[in-house]
Formats: sequence, structure tokens, C-alpha cells
Amino acid sequence: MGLSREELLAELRDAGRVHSNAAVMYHAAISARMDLSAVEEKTLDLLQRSGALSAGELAELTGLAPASVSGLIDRLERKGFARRGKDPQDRRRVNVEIDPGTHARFAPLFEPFAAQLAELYEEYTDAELAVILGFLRRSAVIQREATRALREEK
Amino acid sequence: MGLSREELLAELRDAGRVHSNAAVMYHAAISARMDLSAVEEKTLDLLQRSGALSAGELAELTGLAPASVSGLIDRLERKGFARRGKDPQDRRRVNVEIDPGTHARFAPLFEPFAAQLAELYEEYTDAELAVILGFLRRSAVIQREATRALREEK
DNA sequence: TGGTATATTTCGTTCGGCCGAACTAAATAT
DNA sequence: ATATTTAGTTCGGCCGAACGAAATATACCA
Repeated sequence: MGLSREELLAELRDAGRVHSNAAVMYHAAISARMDLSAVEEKTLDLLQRSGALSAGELAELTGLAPASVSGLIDRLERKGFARRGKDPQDRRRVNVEIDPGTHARFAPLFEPFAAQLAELYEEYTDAELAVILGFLRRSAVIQREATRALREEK
Repeated sequence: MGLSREELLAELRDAGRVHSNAAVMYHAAISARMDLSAVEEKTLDLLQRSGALSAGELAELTGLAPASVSGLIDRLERKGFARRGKDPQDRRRVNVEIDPGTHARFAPLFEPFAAQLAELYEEYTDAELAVILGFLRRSAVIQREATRALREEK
């Protein structure tokens, strides 16, 4: 039973690394299956969150040149994941929105993993799940902050 | 206080997604800082685990053509992350080993994140940490299995 | 209305990274 | 000893995706 706190912490560092790596590999496998590059994937994620973004906003958020964003949108349209729409307020603007079918295309890929995870959750009490939930949230905040620091530092 | 189990599970699905995304972004930021492509990063990870691999084994594990592996090793050598060594048993073979300084080059980038995480761990009891540890391990196993399934399925 | 500013696209170019084919060197079989 | 196979590299070509500059379309303002 008994791991000392030190041992526990050491195991956690290792498990965290392994877990992180698994997430990265999984993500890569999903992208590969969907025939999406990392940038395309990230763009879909941005669109998912915000509903719709203009080409210029995408350039800003992805760090790409405007010309590159045109090509990016072309590719996403060609693959059926996004659509161009004119902004009625300012018709120079192109509003890019995620294709409504996108979620449904991803869902079956995620589903087996989600099901397994649901099974895993069943093995925990509510109190334990609350601990896990809190940890996931807090460590995600920390990791996002670390990412931000890495990007702007120097 | 009280979230129902259903709410808890819903929150966990969301938190898991967010956490996963944070890990992916963090990884990408590290790679960018080290000037490593996804393939190069993955290769270093393989080398780290296994100590050393031949060029052919790397081709196998990365899925690249032999010619591409030559270029890959060249790039890693140029960046100071790996070294070629002749296999004394079979002198046709090239043994690629990770440069011993590699860990030290990565460490300072990981360190702030690790420190913050250590602080977070301090807020938990041993029993809670054990729950978290178990969850991280088990969900990593599930996710790796899901990755494997994604890759070979069709 | 004319003129300037802004959003996006088009065009042409460049670069990185992958591949197949041909090659060299070393091991293995005859 | 010679022929064959195996491991890895080199070369040349190709493709996706990035870029800057110029073109186009629309908005805003005097």
C-alpha cells in the first residue's frame, strides 16, 4: 500500500509525463486520420471555440501571414471542415465558420476512447472524481500559463 | 458543493478535453523553442527510451523511408541532439544515440512548469495524490490503446 | 464624388522534408 | 574467392505550405 510522499511525488512526475505524451500521440493520430495538419487542426479548434472568425483574426491567432491564411481556408473548405461567408456589416471581411458536420465527423473517432474513460470513471466515488476534476482543471491552467511563458519568453 | 454524479461526469469530460489540449499546446511550444519538428521530437523521445537505435530501426519506428531517416539523423546531429556511432558487431549499421547534453538542454524549459506542478501537489493529501496517480496511469493506458486502435483501424 | 485606408486574394517564389533510385560498404552464403 | 544480400547514404525531384508583393474589392471620410 504505502508509498511515502516522496515516492508518490516521484511517481506522479513520471505518470504526468507519460500521460502528457499519450495525449500528444492520441491527438496526432486523430489528426492523421482526419488528414489535418497541426495548423489546420489548431484552426478548427479556434473556430470551434469562437463560432466564427475573420481571415484577419485567424492570421492574428495562428501567427500566419494573411496570404497563408487564404490557403489555409482553401484547404479547410476543400476538406469540408469550414466555410467562407461574407460579413454583412463589412463585405471586405471573410467570415470563416466551422462546417456544422465537423463534430459528427470527429465523434466516432473519439467515441471508443470516451467510452473507455467513462468506464474508468465508474470505478471512482463522487469524492474521488471531484479530486480528479479539480486536479485536471488546475494543472491545465498551470500548463497553459507555462505555454504562454515559453512562447513570449525571449 | 454538491455536483451530482452526472454533472461531475460532464465536467470531467470537458476538463479532460481541456487538459489534453493544454498538453498538446505545451508540447508544441517546447518543440518550437528547441527548433524541433514533430518527427524530430518523436525521434528524440524514441532514443531517450531505448538508449540507442539503428537507422533501420528508426525507419521502422517512425514510418519513414530509409532515405528520409538519413536526413533526419543529419538534422538531429546538426542541432546537437544526437550522434552517429558505428555498431562494432556489424559495421554497416549506424547506431544513433541521443547526445548526453540533451536532457540538460530541455530541463530549464520544463522547470517552471514542474515547479508549479509541485506546488499544486502540495495541496493534496497522500491519499488524494494516490487517487490522482492511479487515474493518470490508467487513463494514459486507455489513451495509448485508443491511439493504437486509431492507427491500425483501416 | 474622389481619395485613401483596410481586408482578402492572387501570383510567383522559396524552403523543408519526403521519396525512389542508384550507389558504397560490409556481411553472408556458395 | 566470388556472388548475393543487407544497411545506410547520396542525389535529384517533388509537393505542401509558408512568404512578400501586387492586385482587387469594399469601406470610410472629406
